[in-house]
Amino acid sequence: MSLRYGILGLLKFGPKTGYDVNAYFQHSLSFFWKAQTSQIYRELNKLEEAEYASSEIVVQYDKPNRKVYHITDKGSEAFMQWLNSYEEGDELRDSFLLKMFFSGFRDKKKSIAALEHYIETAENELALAEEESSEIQNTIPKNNTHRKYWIATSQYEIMHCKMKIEWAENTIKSLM
Amino acid sequence: MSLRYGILGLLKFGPKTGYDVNAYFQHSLSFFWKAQTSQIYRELNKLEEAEYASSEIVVQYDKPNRKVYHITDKGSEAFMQWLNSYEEGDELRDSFLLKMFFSGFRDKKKSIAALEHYIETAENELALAEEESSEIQNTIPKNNTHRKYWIATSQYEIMHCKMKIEWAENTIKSLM
DNA sequence: TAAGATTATAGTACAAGTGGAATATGGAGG
DNA sequence: CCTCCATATTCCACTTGTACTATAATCTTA
Repeated sequence: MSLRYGILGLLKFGPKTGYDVNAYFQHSLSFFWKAQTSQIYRELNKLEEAEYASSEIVVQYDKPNRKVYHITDKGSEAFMQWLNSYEEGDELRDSFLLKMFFSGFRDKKKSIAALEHYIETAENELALAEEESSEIQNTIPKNNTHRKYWIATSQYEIMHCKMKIEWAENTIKSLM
Repeated sequence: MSLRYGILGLLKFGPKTGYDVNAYFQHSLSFFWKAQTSQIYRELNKLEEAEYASSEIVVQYDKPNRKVYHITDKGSEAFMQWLNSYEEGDELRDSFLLKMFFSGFRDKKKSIAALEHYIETAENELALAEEESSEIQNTIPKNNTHRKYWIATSQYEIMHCKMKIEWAENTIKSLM
């Protein structure tokens, strides 16, 4: 259910097309929220129906027309309410850990190989997260209200990746 | 999509009713995979249709009859295939981080309060995870094939909780 | 230089997965 | 007497995933 609020939040930064919103979900938000393109366009329609957003068509001649969405007051209010709400940590799905839980059913070698692959993936993710973090630090001015929070979320990614790597290394050791 | 394999994995430990499977999802698996009761019964039906599991009714007089599911060879094969597959980390949804990302839109005090609440939740989770971990270590015999993996998954929980707490504390500091 | 990839833009259709809540029942426990 | 436990299931609405469709311009590569 947070997808709708994720979109509203992006619209609070300024008007955007579905294409733009999608790009954010593929990049900045992808670490903690994944969404399909189709889902975004659908959700935008719903937001408009619910009067949480309004849209206007901007005609372009060299490219397809843009349908630009703006957040409404009603949408803004709903967003702020969500932002200040406390949800209990649902949305917990980690198929890798599920596999670990069941790994007693397979060969130890395969489990180790899986952990090694996991480490590799986490290292790549870590590199990305570090890049992102320094990009934020270098490009967002210090007086930007959002800066600290963006640094914090990317810091989370970094710490999480490191923790995963450390955990997987320990786990491999424990298996040998 | 892993729900089906989570259930199959549980059935590999031995025949179970929907009630039993549900209990596992509420307890042992809840940290990395949440599922509703309704979903589990539905999925069991599908597993039976797909011939990944078979069921028999065990009549009871004092309690409702039990519908006991067994994994079939076909199911076992499908499970092993899943277990040895590499999926890229989908299933990523963390509404708390989403809120952090947008917290520049709210009062700093509220963000800090949210972080403090997050720490509390993580501390409770941590206590549970530690309890679970020592329970595994104390009750599962050393020669049990699954032991190491169960310790590893609960270790993950512990590390993750600690990391979250550390992160949230740092973040609070960075906001002050 | 022609064919192919990518970008910017907006969807649609259908299948599958999920969440939340309700229903039914009889025994045991407080 | 009321609630909890064990047990199974159903309904409905909502969310998500997968894949496909369109178009015109520009960039890439053989």
